[in-house]
Amino acid sequence: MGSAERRRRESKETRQRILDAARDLFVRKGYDATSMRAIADRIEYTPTAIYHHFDNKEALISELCRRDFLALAGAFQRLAEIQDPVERIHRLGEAYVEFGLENPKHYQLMFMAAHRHDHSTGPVKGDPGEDAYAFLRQTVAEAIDGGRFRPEFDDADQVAQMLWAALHGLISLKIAKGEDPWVDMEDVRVTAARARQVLMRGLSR
Amino acid sequence: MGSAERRRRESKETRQRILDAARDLFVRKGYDATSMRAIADRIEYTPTAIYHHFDNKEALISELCRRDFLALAGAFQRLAEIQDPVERIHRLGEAYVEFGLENPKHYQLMFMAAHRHDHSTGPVKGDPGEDAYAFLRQTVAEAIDGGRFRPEFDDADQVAQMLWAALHGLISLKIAKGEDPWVDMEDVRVTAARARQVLMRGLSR
DNA sequence: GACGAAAGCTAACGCCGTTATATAATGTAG
DNA sequence: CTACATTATATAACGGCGTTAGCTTTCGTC
Repeated sequence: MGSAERRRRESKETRQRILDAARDLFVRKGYDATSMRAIADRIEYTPTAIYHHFDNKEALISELCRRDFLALAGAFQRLAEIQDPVERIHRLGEAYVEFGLENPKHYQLMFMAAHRHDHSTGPVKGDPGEDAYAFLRQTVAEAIDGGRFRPEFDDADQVAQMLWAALHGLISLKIAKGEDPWVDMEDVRVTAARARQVLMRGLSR
Repeated sequence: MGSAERRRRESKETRQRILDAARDLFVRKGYDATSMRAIADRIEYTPTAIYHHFDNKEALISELCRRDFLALAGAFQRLAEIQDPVERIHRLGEAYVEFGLENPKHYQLMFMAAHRHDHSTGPVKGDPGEDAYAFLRQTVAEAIDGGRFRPEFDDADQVAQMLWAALHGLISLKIAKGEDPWVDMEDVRVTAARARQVLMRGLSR
């Protein structure tokens, strides 16, 4: 009978409800400000119940990040059809900045915190379909192979990290310091577009 | 008699000892992993004593950051003698990367966390001698005024943030993801030097 | 019908930041 | 010289945290 399967399904649903509640609270209040008790309350369980589905609080954020990394890689994959690698780099950057500014809390958890994500079950490292960085690096490699950059820029990892960091820097400064009157960070989208333009010009033959 | 002054001096010394202990623990274990009790233990006080010198834990990090921002501005100021603004931008970048990689925990607290620092008592915002960002922006403005950049790059804030973000991105990715096998971030100094070169080439006439 | 696994519960442990309150030291005003 | 005010410390506690030990309930399986 399918009742065993029903239980497995129910367990999976509970697991999902925990993740949904955690995601919502993490995104709205931040990781530290969200307690296991609050997550449990949200779905009308006791905190201990969560521990039947996840090892600990860290495992919650880890699973959420795993899925977000996959989603980002998926968004990138949709740009795979763009033939020209230089154009593709531009569009990747645009998509990345958009993702970061639209989902600042997700972004913070994914790129500004220092929890290693687990590669044993996660997206396949190095597979451009599941690993956004691998996709960027591959696109950069295509541009290099196509002779689009000056010959001294022949290291795909180095160039990919340069491009990534330039945009990550803008996004993360906006998130961390955007409300601080110290620095006026308006128009990050515009600055990012300019930065892409400057970088590509600097790299090009 | 000078006894009142003696007490004021002793209080200041206690305050300083609290800050020293807090800095050491924050840098070694991180902000969240450092408890007020641990700071108090270190200097053989009870936790409550700290609250006579600082409002709360946040005030400790805030004061430490204030001083670090001033120190960074001071380090920048030492490059003020460089006449050529483009050369000065390069050296500022080099100094900034060096600071970030040498003091990753300080860097994390200063640039990767989202606590607004207090400008009422802190470094004077906009004064290049006390505000590292203002110094960078001013140098960029000099380069613009000297006609060193293409005419479309005429916004000093935009260009300054572009340059800053490119290096901040590399440093902060190294700090957050440097131990993650996902991305191989070796040679950040080299990549940063390359990035400066690419950016300046892209900006230049 | 007994058994065992799964999934929930209550209660508690040892932390945390912070505060109410007490106390001792010491400078100051009458 | 004494009374008071201020300062700097201490003790004890509050409410909250992540987590765990141990119990109960549910429910499929032998």
